[in-house]
Amino acid sequence: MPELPEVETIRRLLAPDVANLTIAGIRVRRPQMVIGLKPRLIAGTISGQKITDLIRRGKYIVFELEKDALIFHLGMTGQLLFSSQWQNRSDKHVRIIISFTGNRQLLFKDPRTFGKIICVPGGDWRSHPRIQKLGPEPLDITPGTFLKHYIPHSSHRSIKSLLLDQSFLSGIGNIYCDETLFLSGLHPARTVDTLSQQDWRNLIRIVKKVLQKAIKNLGTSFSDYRKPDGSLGSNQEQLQVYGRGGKECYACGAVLLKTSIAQRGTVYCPECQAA
DNA sequence: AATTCGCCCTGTCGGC
DNA sequence: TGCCGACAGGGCGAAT
Repeated sequence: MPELPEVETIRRLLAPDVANLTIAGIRVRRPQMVIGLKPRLIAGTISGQKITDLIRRGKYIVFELEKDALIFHLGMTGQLLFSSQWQNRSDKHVRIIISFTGNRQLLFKDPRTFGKIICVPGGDWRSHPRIQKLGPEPLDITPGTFLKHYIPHSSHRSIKSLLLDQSFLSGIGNIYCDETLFLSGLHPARTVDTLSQQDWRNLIRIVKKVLQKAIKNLGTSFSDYRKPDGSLGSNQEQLQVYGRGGKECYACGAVLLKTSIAQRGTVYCPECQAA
């Protein structure tokens, strides 16, 4: 599942390739992946415009055009593949194709079709409701202001649920949530109101560390995630708990437990993350 | 008001 | 071998 580090990696790798390219057309094979503007109207709207910038916000990647903007969300299994080759188009999982002048194209491949594309006429994508409701960028926050203004000290919800909430912090999904909680020594079901100031400071420090490391490793290719050239990231080799239920904890040797918390598969170490 | 639940969607996997 | 249910889960809208 493409989370913040995967989307950021895609943005960084894609930007040099698509910057200043002129859009020739768009083909939508799965209309339900388009939000807002009718699929058949998008082509006429964006054709002829150059891509001026690529920006990431949370798990969204935004293509700024000369007049408008395109917001992508990769859902669970979405990939953005940049290729000058014709053959990939025949892949049945390629849902949307954006072609550029010069015979190059961007493929939006997404087997499970949870991905979305939004065309924002006028280009003011920051005002789109989906973007508006996002919480701060985890890599931008500082413990001081965050502790003061953003943390719900009285909430009874689990810390796992809160970390997954995009209106609290944007960009964290199930993988980095479980990894962060493990390294923080926090049980995923701990309720938010039981965390001390020190717990929060530690948590904020660690979530940044986890995300930065994953970016450095070009993302976690646990299942579907690929870089724009189709190759794998390497952060899956560094995972401590995600996908390791039933195996031994690297830190203490205890058997990692897998349960369901906040309606998500959750792996944790009963020793390192004692309630 | 805060939180949880059901749904969308399809490939993969384990069990029989 | 093949069928079938369970599972994966981000985010929205409905329900509690």
